[in-house]
Amino acid sequence: MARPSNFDRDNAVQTAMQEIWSAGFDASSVKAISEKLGITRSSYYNAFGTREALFKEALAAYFAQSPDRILYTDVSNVPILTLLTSTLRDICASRAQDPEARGCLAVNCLCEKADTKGDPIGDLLIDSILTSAARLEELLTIAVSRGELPAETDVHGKALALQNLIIGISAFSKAVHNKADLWLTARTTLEGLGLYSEE
Amino acid sequence: MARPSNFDRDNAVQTAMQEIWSAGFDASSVKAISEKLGITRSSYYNAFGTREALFKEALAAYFAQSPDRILYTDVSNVPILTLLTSTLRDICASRAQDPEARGCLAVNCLCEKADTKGDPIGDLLIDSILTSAARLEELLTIAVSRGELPAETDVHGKALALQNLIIGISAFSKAVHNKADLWLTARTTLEGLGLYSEE
DNA sequence: TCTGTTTTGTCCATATGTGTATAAAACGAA
DNA sequence: TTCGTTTTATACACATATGGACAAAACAGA
Repeated sequence: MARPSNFDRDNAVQTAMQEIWSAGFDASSVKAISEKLGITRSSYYNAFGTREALFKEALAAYFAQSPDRILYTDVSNVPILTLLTSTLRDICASRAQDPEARGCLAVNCLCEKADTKGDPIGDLLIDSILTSAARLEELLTIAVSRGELPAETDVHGKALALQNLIIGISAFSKAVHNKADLWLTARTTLEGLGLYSEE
Repeated sequence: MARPSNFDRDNAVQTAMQEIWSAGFDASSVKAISEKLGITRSSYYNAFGTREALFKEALAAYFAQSPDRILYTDVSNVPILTLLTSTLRDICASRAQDPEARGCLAVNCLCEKADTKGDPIGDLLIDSILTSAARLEELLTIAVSRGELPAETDVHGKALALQNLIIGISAFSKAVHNKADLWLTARTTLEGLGLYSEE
């Protein structure tokens, strides 16, 4: 029978995720995270393997609590534009009420990475963003098929603009902390794109 | 008579700026930059003082060659919307043709910083972004006074949306490398905001 | 040649950080 | 109690990085 672990692995991933979100990936060294978790480096290596492996888990944990996770749920009975609008509102609220103004873990780490090409973590982050853009395009395509948007809508362009809006808000929120301005930013852009819907 | 310096200080600031842009601020240690410049750490300290001081100079050097510097020039004889549109086009082109897809130094460093509050560098970056947003609002106000935009335009909201677009493009360009998609993103948003003008 | 000044070079004392190897500890089952 | 397995603890050999102190070098002027 193996010796039991002193710490809860799932809680540890959560704690690591919070630390990476706060301090950035480079500053979240094996030593730093081990200390944060109150474990030795041996335990870190035994539990997670590598920094990259832990990051992947932390990223998944981050997305699992992210305001935009609802975009990946079943949208059969939900008006798309209302969903997008409320999601943007939640994103703005979430960023505005973060005392540390951390922005978005994924965007932060993407900007933090030096040369993202060929780097496994950089590739993972890029893939996440492109996946998100593709999902937005799917949703807009559904909106068109339901008549929520005009048939001639350039769903690809609108999806890119929407994804860019989300990314921008996350970075902008590190400079603009007040919720009203963040929401005004999002709302103005949504209205301009014809994607705003309050109900 | 003092011993002359072995290296050109202005060139050194340029080189440091490029390195910080490529590798990020945290990775641009005194040791790393000194090696990049081919000087000893003593020389670094003698020439620049602190990492923070060098960063300030590097940031100024970065803005001096940034596509959006033209927004701070005299706009007496320039249609504002045309200026904004061509500036966004230049930003997209600039990001797309960077082989390293570095995005924007200022946005990268802002996202890289852990807790930006109370940190001199973080404050400087935040200030830069807020200054940029204020300048955009000025320009939009001029556009309204000239009749380029309707009198009832919410220049504050539009300026925030525009600033957010610029920030977003810089981060998005680390994932989307092709110029056409970047420009489509910008153009779609500009058109939506009523700020697009090709001539 | 000496002087004053600045720059470069080197050393010092610390601090952070890495992956690996290995022994000790902790557990349930036999 | 012994055994097998996993976890924790510790050591090893390196590596990166810092600011400061101080001596040597490089220069023009006197």
